[in-house]
Amino acid sequence: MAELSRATGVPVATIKYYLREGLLPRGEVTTSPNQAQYGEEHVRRLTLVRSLVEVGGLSIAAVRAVLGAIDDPAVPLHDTLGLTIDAADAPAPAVDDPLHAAAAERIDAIVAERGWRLSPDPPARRAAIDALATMHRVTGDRLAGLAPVYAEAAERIAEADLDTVTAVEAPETRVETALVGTVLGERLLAALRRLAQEHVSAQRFPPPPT
Amino acid sequence: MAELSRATGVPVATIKYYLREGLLPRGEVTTSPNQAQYGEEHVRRLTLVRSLVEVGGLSIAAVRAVLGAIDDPAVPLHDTLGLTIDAADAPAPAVDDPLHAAAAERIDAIVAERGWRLSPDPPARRAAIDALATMHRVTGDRLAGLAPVYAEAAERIAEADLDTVTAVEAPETRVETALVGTVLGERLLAALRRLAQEHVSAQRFPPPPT
DNA sequence: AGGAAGTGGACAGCGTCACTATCGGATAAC
DNA sequence: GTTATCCGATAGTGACGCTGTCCACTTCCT
Repeated sequence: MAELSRATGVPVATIKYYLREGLLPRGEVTTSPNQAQYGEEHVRRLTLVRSLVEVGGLSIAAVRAVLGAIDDPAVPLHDTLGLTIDAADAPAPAVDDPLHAAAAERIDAIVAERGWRLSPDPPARRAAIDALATMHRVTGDRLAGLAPVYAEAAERIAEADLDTVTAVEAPETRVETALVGTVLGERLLAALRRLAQEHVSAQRFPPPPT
Repeated sequence: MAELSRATGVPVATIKYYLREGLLPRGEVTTSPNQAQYGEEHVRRLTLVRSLVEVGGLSIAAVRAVLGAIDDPAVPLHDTLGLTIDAADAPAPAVDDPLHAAAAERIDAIVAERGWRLSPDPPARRAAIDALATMHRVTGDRLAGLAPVYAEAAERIAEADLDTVTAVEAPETRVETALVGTVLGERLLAALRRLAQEHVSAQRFPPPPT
C-alpha cells in the first residue's frame, strides 16, 4: 500500500478511505491478512479516482456510482457515456413553475429542430431546463439567443467525443476514455470558453495602449 | 425581511446568513435599529445569489468575490466577464511535472494558432492545462484530438456570448447579464453536450428495436 | 532468537462549508 | 396593554472528505 501511495502521490490514509468507500478494489491477499498485493490496475484506478475528484469536481458518491456502472459489464457503452453527468447531478426535484415550463418548451424545440433522438426525459434535459429557466429568472430573455448556438456547438463537440471514443480499440480502456472525456472535457471546454471570451472581449473593446 | 423571504422563496435564516456574509446589502434602516426596508433591488440580488449558488454551483466565497467585483465601478466589463471562473477556481498551486509542461505547450499552440490575444497567464489557461494534463495522465494521448475542436467551439460560443452581452443597453444589468451568461451558460452548455452525446451515440450504435 | 520497523484494517476525530435554531431585546399591531 | 412580529448575534447541525490513532500481525535485520 505504501508503494501504491508512492506511485500515485496519494496519502496512505486516503487510499484506505477509498478502499472503505469501495472506490478501489482490495488488493490480493497473499500470505496473511495484513499483507496485500497491489498492481498496475490499482494504480490506474486510483489515478482515475483522483482525477475525477480533483479536476473533475465529482463527489465521492458520484465517483462510486460511475465506477459501479463501468465495472458492470451489463451496462452498455452508450449508457456509460451518459452516466457521468447523470450521477453527478442531484436527482432534480422536478420544480414546476411557469418559467420551467417555458424553458422546457424551448429546450424541446431545440432538440426537435436539431433532430436529436433521445430517451424520454433524460437527466441532462432537466439540467438544461434548470439552467435556462434560471437564466430567464435573473436576466429576463436577454440571453434567449444563446441556447441554439450552444446546441450547435454541443453537437459538434459530441461528434468529436464519439469519434474519439470509438477510435479506442481496447474495450476496457474505451469506457474509461469515455468517462474521462466527458468529465474532464467539460472542464477543458469551460476553460477554453473563458480564454475565448477574453480574446473576443479584448478584440471588441481594445484596451488603451500603454 | 419576511416579505423578502416570501418574494424569493429563500428562508429567513438563509437571508440572515447572506447578510452576515456580505452577499446582500443591508436594508435601509427606518425608524429603529430593528426594522429594515428591503426593495426590488434586494430581491434581484438575492435571486442572483441563489442562482449562482444553486444552479451555478459556486461557493459562497466565490459569489462574494464576484459580487464585489461587479459592485466595484472601477472594474471594467472586460474584466468582470472573466472574473467568474477565475474566482470560482482555486488559486491553482502551479504544479510542475512533464505532463503539465506538455499540456501547456499544447494549449499555447492552440491559442497561437487561433490568434487569441490574452493577458499573460490567465487563470483559465491554468485550468485548461490542468484538465488536459489530467486527461493525458489517465488515458494517454487518446483524447489528444479533442482540444482543437473544443477551442473552435469555444470561440464560436464566446462570440455569441459577447454579442449577447453588448446588446444589453443598461450598463448595470449588462454586467449581471455577463455574469449569469458565463456561469449558467456553462451549465447549459454541459447539459446540451450531454444530450448531443446521447443523440450521436444512439445514431451510431442503434439500439435494438423493441 | 529477538527486537525494530512496517503493514493493513477498524474506528473515531477534525476542519470546512452552508446553512439553521435559539434567544433576547425592541418595536409594531390591534 | 397585551400579543405578535422583527432583527441581529451566537451557537449548533449535518454532510463531506479526509486524517490520526491504535492494534494485531509480519517481515526484516542482526
